[in-house]
Amino acid sequence: MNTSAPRYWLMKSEPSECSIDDALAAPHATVPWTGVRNYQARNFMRDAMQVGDGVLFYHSSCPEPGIVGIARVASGTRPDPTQFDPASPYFDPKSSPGQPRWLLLDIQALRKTRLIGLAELREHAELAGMRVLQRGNRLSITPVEEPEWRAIGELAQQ
DNA sequence: GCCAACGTTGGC
DNA sequence: GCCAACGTTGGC
Repeated sequence: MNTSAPRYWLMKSEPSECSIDDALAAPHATVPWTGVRNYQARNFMRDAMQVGDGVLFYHSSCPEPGIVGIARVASGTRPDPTQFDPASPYFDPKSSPGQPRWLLLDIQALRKTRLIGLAELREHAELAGMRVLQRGNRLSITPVEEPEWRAIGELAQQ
């Protein structure tokens, strides 16, 4: 086993699709992380993410983007069924059940935090390397370093 | 393999 | 709604 694999992740969700409240209200507070249509993000799920990894739950494309909760990876990957559904906005005509392109895994919400917005995250030098703070960043799943994870855990309690 | 055109993301 | 940045597509 690769002990240097990332153990922490930041995952973006549009609150109009699945907010932290939606996730907490789901059975077992667990939701299938559907709709990832980016190869790099898919590969993180497939190759690096493991059950139990910590997740920063991030609200994007909304009035107050930022970290809103803590979650954990709750399953390995399986094909994302929405890729096969012509009625889904995530339908991918180039995919097929025999050769699925897109994967999902389950995410279990653990708790809400106070909203830690982008401006606040940028105030902290130890977070300056976070992918979500880089200009032009669009990846919906990004690795988080342990010092970043710890610093955000402390911020969340303030 | 190059690269222009296009579609999407996502903060503001 | 704007628009910069990025990923994907497809002609050549």
